[in-house]
Parts: sequence; structure tokens; C-alpha cells
Amino acid sequence: MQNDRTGESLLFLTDEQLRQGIEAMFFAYRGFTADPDRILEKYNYGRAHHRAMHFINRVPGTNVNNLLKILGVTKQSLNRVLRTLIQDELVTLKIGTKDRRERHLYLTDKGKSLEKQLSTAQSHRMREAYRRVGPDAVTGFKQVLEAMMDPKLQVTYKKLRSS
Amino acid sequence: MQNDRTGESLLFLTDEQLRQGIEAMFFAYRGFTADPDRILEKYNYGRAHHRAMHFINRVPGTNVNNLLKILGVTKQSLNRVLRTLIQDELVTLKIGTKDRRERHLYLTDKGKSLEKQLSTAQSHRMREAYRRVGPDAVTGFKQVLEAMMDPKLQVTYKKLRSS
DNA sequence: TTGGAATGTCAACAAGACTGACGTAAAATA
DNA sequence: TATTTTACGTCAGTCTTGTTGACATTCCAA
Repeated sequence: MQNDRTGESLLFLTDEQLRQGIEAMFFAYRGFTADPDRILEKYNYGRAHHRAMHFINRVPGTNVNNLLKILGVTKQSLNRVLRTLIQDELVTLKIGTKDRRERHLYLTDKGKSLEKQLSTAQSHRMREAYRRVGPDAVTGFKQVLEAMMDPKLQVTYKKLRSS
Repeated sequence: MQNDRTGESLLFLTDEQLRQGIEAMFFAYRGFTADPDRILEKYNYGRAHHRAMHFINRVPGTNVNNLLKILGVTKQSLNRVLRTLIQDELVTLKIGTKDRRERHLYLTDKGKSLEKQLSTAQSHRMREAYRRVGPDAVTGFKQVLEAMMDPKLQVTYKKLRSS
């Protein structure tokens, strides 16, 4: 019987450890969204708007299909959000030159400004957390998160990293 | 000008690093909820039911107010969920003996069984992630998450740990 | 005995997700 | 050239989960 495969304790794999991880994810995600949520409320937007803006900013000129894959929602759901963002002049569409069926999405200056506000707020909390725990903990944090992703999303995540 | 406070690089605090952390949280949370969601769908329950069952299981006999604090929703919202769980005989109420206004919540055997199913599915993914990255990464993972929580939730989280 | 706390419940509403169906334009292909 | 597929938009309807506000009940404690 081998309880200790490589000489290291496997105590970190107990049910209690796993339950703690689950609860940590739950409570931390609340903190993670709290600051942007407060800003979004002032403008009558929601998390869905934030997510769309984040990734349009991250991948300027993305088409709708690609954004759908990243966000993991239906086109009807995304369309509702995009419609308001375009109406409010935070996002612009450009029809593709190569394939004119495609709509390429960009943030306007106004959109960039709000996105900056949101990401600053969200980053601030994460920066503080990072600073408190140090670089090694941050490395571990990202490794676990990456390992928890669905394989397809892991690919998406890595593509974003290297772009 | 001091870019290197304690001799360690502060490269882990760049905007790019923070953005990666934000996206990792977003994608990982999808994976985190994916497995339970699939099970819940079969029973026509949602994430709200899962969360309630998780913490009732975790703190058997909790009263409604305490559960509200943990979950961070309104009593009306929680009540809707509790009503269906009680109707379906997954949860039982016991009126407090000391303070008879209070309702103490417990999972029934049926409730425990479903909760077990859900937590097993969710733990399985986390266990795999933990196993792949090793104990040091797991420590870092939890440290960052804990540092990202709102102070009050951090207290709640710690209380659950030590109970 | 009265005030306030804990709880439940009704109603109305909104965000944000979903499915299904349909339409249009453009590209790809047979 | 004709047909099919792709990309996108939109209308309609539904569901879950959250919200506020109002009101009733029970009952502890001052």
C-alpha cells in the first residue's frame, strides 16, 4: 500500500481540503465581482456587459462567433448585451472586408474608458491579494485555476495569454 | 526608485499578470460549476439549491439568518429555494427549542444523498486539479482566494474551516 | 406590555440565461 | 449557376435567481 507516492504527503487531497477549496472559490468569486458590480450599477449595466467589454478590449476586432465561444452564452443572450453597448456607443461594429458576413467588434473611446474603470477596480483587489501572498502563491493560484478549466476553455485561456 | 522591495521581482504584479488572473478566475469558475450543474438539471434544481444544500450540510441546524449571511442573498430569494427543498423532502425544519422563532435547517437522508452526489462531482474536478499541480500550488491557490474575499466573508470562511 | 427581532409570504419586477423559429446576406461548394 | 452553409440578427416565450416593498405572525426581552 502506497499512501505517499513521491515522498510528499497527500494530506492536501483530503475531503476537508477539497471542501475548503470549494468554499474558497465561492467566497472569493463574490469578492472578485463585487467592485465592478458597484460601478456597473451606476451605469445600469450588468456583469454580462462587463464580460463582453473585457474580451472585446482584449481581442479588438473579434467577430461575434469568436466572442460567443469565449463567453459561453447563446447568440441571443450576447446580442441583447451588444445591442445596448452599441446603442450607448461603447462598442462599434465593422463589417469584415475579407468576409462581409462577419461583424468585427471594437470598443469606442467611451467604451475603453468604462472598461478601464472596471478593470482598474477589479485589478486593484487582485493586486492587493497578490501583493499580500507573494509570487509563489500567485503561481500556484494560476496553476490550480488552469487545471480546473474545461479543456476547451483551457485552450481559449492559453490563446489569450499568448496573443 | 525601488522596484524590488525585498529582493524579489515584482513582475508578478504587472497589468498582464493581473489580467491573466482575472481571466483565469472567469474560466475556472465555469469549470467549477459545470459538473454539479449537469446533475442539478436532471432534478430541475439550480445553483441556488446547490449552495443552500452545501451549507446546510456543512452547518447542520443553522438558522435561516445565518444561512442568509453565508449565501449573501435576500430572505425572499432564499425562501423560494428552501420552500422547494422542503416540499421535495430534501431539507427539514426544526423550530428552535431555546428561541422558538428560529428555524433550524437539516438535510434529510434524501437531501444528504443528493448533496453527496453534487459534492462528489465538484470535488472530483478539484481533486484532479490539486493532484496535477501539487500541494505547494494548492497552498498558493487558497492563499490568493482568501486574500481576495471581502473581510466579512473571510471571517465567515475561517469560521467554517475551524468548525 | 410593548418594542423589536426572526421569520414567512405575497406581489411585482429585472437581469440574464435558455430554446425555437425565422430572415437575410454572403460565402462556399456542388 | 444553383444550392447549401455560415454568420449574424431578431422575435417570442420561458426559466432561474436575484431584487424591493409591504405586511403578518410569533415571541424574546426590557
